[in-house]
Amino acid sequence: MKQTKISEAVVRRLPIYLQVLNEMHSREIQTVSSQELGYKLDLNPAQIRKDLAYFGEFGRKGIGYDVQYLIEKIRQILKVDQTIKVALVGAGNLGHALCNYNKYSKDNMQITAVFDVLPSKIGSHINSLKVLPMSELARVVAEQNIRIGIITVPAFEAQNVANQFVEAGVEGILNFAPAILRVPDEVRIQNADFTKELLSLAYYLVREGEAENESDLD
Amino acid sequence: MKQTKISEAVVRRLPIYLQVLNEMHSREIQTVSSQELGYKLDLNPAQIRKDLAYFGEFGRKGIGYDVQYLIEKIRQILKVDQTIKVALVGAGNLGHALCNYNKYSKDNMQITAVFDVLPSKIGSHINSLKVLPMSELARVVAEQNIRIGIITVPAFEAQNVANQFVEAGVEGILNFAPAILRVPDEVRIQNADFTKELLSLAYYLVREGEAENESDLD
DNA sequence: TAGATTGTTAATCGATTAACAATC
DNA sequence: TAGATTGTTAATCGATTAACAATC
Repeated sequence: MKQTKISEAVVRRLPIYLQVLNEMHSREIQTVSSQELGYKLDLNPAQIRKDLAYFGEFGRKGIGYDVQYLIEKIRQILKVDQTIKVALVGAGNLGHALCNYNKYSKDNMQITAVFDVLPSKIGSHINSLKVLPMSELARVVAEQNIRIGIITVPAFEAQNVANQFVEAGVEGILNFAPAILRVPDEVRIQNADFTKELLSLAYYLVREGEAENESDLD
Repeated sequence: MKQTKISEAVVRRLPIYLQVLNEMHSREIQTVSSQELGYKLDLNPAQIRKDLAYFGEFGRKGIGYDVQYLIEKIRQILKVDQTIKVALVGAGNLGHALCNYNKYSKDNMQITAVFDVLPSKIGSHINSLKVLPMSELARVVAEQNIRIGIITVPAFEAQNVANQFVEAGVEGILNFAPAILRVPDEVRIQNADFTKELLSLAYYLVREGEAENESDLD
């Protein structure tokens, strides 16, 4: 039974909580308060408590949160308590990089199949995975129970690849191509296009020749 | 003279507008209404008009927006009407991938220097750029007027690299490492950690063995 | 018991959307 | 002129923060 709809903002904070908690766990810290977490993350402690409270009562009044227990709970909420299999299309540099980050394994996310549209790439290897042709996508996704697709092809191919992922039945797509993808509502799209990140970063630069001092007005 | 403080949400939408407008421009579309843009981007037309109105009056009543003119204006706002130089630390797979995307050049963002902490990497080449040791960072950033730093090193090195970027005087950092970086307020940090993207994507998966049908309640 | 800290309600703040006069 | 669409104000919606009773 789902509680009141959880907002995206909340969901996007959960992995950050997890990151800090993991780091604390590795330093053998047993217990943490929302205040300490808030300080580390630059977030309001009330927000952290509220976020967690959407999913249950994980803390103890007067004490705080048990680090290990909270990790476990957040992993359950994010569904990374089970292994989740991922397929990647686009065996270029970026695809390579992501495959090497199979340190996700710590988070139970595993890239277990790699595809490419280019004949020249097919049959080559990334780590121990053979690059397969797109014609194999549907079969492999079904057989391996792959639930998430990653797109690292050029923008003009991205929609086509997305269509094939949807057709194959993935539930979510992580898209690195600088393209706006159309998929059915039941498939979740997450965009991770760093060209846009760079552009929005540029906004905060100080225009050359402009006073850098913004504190001259109070 | 800055208008009322522009919210981050607005700034993050500007690159998306730019992307769609560029695509329209390449198809030789002259004019676009907020309604059409809204449809393409799945955004409320009023929001688009409001976003743009923060920066000036770019449209014409009864007509819409001139595509080319609006592109020009958004590029000015984002400050990519000038060339912005970028340095990258971490000549691994991901660093490689980003360098190859020097198709940013279209957006006037250029990676003009690459560094690494590992002696084994130093002296090798990425495209035409030689990988330099960190000891050169401050000098090169100053000499080339580099304003943005990209971090693609492992998490445990990231803070150290960030410190050196700050020291060298960059104004913004794009961080790909799964680490929370502390920098002075005047330096802008943008996180682009796809491990977190993947985790939040997992949240939207349907738990195995759970009914997928969410429409049984109205 | 006194001190700390949660979970939660109420207050505030900010962002999105609707509505419409202005005008091309 | 009639139709379209902006820029902007007002209304709504949602997210963040403050405050505090409950309780460890």
